[in-house]
Amino acid sequence: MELAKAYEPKVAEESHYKRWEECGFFKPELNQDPGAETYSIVIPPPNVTGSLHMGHALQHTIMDVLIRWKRMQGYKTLWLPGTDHAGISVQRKVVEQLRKEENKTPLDIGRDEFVARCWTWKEQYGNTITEQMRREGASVDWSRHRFTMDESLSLAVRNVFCTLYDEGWIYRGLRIVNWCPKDRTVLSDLEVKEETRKDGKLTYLKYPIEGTDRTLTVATTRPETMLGDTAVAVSPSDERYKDLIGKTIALPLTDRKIPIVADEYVDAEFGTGAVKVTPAHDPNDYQIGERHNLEKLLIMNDDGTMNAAAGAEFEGLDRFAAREKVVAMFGDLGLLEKVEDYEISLPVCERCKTIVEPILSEQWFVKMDEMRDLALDLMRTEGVPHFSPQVPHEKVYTLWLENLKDWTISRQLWWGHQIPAWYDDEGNVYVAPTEAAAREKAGGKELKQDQDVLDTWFSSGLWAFSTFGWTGGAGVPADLATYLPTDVLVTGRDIIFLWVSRMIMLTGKFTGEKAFNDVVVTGTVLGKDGKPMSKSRNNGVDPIEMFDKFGVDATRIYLASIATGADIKWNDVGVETYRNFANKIWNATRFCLLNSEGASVDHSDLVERGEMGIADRWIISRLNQTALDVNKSLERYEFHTAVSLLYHFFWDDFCDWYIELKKDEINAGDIAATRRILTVLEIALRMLHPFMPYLTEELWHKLPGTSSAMNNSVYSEAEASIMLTKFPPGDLSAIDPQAEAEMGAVIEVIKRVRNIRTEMQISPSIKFEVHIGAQRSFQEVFRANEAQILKLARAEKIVIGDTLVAPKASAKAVTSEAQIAVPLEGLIDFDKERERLSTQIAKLGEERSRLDAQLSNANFVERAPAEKVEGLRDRSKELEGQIATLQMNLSALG
RNA sequence: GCCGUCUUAGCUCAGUGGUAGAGCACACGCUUCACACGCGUGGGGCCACAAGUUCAAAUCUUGUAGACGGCACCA
Repeated sequence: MELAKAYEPKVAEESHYKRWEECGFFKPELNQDPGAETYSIVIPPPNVTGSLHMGHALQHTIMDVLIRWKRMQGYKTLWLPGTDHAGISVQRKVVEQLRKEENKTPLDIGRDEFVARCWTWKEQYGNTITEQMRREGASVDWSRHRFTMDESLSLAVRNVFCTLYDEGWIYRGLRIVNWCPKDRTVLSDLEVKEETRKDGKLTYLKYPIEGTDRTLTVATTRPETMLGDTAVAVSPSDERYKDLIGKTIALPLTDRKIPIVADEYVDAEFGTGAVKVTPAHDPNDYQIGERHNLEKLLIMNDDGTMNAAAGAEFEGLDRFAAREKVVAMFGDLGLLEKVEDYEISLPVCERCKTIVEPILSEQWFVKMDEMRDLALDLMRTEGVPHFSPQVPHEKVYTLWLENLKDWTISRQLWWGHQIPAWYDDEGNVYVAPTEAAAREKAGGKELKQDQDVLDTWFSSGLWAFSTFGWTGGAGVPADLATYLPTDVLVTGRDIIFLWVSRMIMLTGKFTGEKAFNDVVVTGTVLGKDGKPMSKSRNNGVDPIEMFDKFGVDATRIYLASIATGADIKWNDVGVETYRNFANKIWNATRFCLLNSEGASVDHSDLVERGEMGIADRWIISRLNQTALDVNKSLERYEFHTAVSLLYHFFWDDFCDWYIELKKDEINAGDIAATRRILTVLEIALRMLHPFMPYLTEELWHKLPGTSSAMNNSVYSEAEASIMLTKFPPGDLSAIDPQAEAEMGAVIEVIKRVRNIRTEMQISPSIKFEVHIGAQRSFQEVFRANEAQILKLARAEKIVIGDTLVAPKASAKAVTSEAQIAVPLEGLIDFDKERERLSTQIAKLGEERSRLDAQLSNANFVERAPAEKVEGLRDRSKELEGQIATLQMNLSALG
């Protein structure tokens, strides 16, 4: 069989995924072994509005590597896919669509119609990312795909809500919350980000004190909120203001009289020492208001404009326009003391960057106490979840839990899980999973359901168990019993609090199980400018473009190669490296197949190693060592180490040496040699498969003898595929230190001779003799590999003996096991050779003096481990010998 | 403000208490019959800085500087 000259990724990518999926290879049920252990992962559900970005590509690659590796090891593996309903994002898209296409608002069409439009939108656009995941090669079980608003997941949400309410962990209350005036909904603390603004202003307002001609100056960054002031507070210990406590302010621009109160919260040292108090628009002011029984005057509408309570002159004005107007009017009244530039950090909506308004509002909250303790106990007693990398995530996670505040879970949206709470005319609340149940509780009264929906993260928090069929009813669903706890969660840093922690808590609370044992936290893939990829920076790299340019496999293995847990800058050249690697594998296979007639893969061929040549024993040793190390790396989630091992085994050991050493035999049609190289290649492809699924599947089917024998009893009934072969576990008994040492000696000789050729500027077309002096045991090794040395060193004759016998006009070199001479009568440049030897001597001498300095240190010899000292002594002695030889060679040149 | 991470070859990054690594880039040479997405050879680093622990520190400790991230924020 002949392969194309270069690997063309598209061909392989288009043909295999469909078959894998259709044959049910991704389903755990494929594994018929009743004793098989399970291995499960739930995907962090991407947003239905989303499309694949580099973070997904990285995380999906890691999950797929793990799943494919475990599947090949014979585990019953499940990788469960799904998407979340992304409340605000979808709502915003549909609102926008409605406005553009019909010039209507959600209110125009009503809630039911609006929700129906959302579903339509989801059906139409919501599978972008699932299609992209197929391109990635993600081996997820599509038959178990879940959406957070599926019937059964929604039921789970309602039941969880009701249980938490009944147990007192959910409550409804009037609090200062984060309000996004653009989305017109409340946000949780985690959805608010701080943004530093250098152009902030601190405005000093003079408030007239009743019954005097004095004023009291307060400073504020939000002057418009003065319209909602209901007090001014000063520190009780502040001598300056002691006499003012209890007096009254005539609040400008309003007709209100507000008291001056004393409160410990106020820092006399800061600002003017007097604080305007707006209890309905600031969390700290709210606390002061509570302590002093102040009125909580709400002066804004939910869209950030001022309401009637702000006064007729301000009603309807946007908060920022109102701000300017307040400042101007204070100026006109002569009550504006000054305006200072002030660097300020502002809370902004994570999604739309609108400045968040703290506002008094009645919302639903989850008290986290019980669940927080549950999560902390799990970490303290079992160390679960085990974060990888452990530092710093474990600490940050624990610290966050310890300071956890109540979670605002209601959202003023229509798209999502409507809160299962109903109200009667008197405003009594009835919480139940269904309206019928609520009505029963209410004694049959007419009820109206709460208009808000739940935070999307509330339903994602149930993901680890709601996806396995848990709804809150009696009994344990089979999937839940089988796959929970999941083995590992792979995710980014940004949602450890938002999602990971909540899933741990809710899973523990409702199932009594761990959600997962391990958490692999990936680093952030940064743009080429070293900053996080973002639309506004326009530094994003589209994974799909990379797939098109370099192939899916190259992109995947590159991503795996940078999966250290640290942030990393995206680098096209890195992907190119693995594109080249894919081509290298393709061509190595191509070579093996060129002469494969009559030979086929045969694993029994590697068992009896007694009669094999050094090169064979060496590559089998290297192969098994690599397998052992790759398995170990993957167990530790050290994906980059696994990639590096595979890369160097394949390119250096297999291609550069093994193929070259065996080339003549194979080209000569030696069936045994071909069978052996095919078998080694097949095993190497298996190890690569989790990283490069398409390429390896494509090539594996081209190897003779693979399709009929998958060599994995667990999947023996299934159609042939490399993804169902057995992942090489690595065989300790095949590790052959002697073969590695002997092969190493041969390789060293070849390298030294090649070095001589290059440095002496001898054309590759000129063949020369190579003389080798060595100990008896190594003489045999060199004789056994004479043909290989002849070929790879481009020599015409090899002379091997106890000592080196060579004419004066020779270039010389030494290795640990051999002395080498290359007679170059008429070709040698004596000056160059002297320089070459001198350089070599100096180099070795430097190392030796370093060693000797260490060895002459009595402290070192006494305290360092004996084998360390012995090792250095041996090396020093060896260097001494090599230097002496080179020195001799140098003086022989005259 | 508090907590944390990072600083290694021109670039992007591994690494680790005991002789500094990779890929790319660079230099020189190759129509060597799998591969120029290639082959061969080579040059290149006081491992941010300072002090300490140690027989031994790029690796551990502390501090300094720079980059970044998280958390909390006083009007």
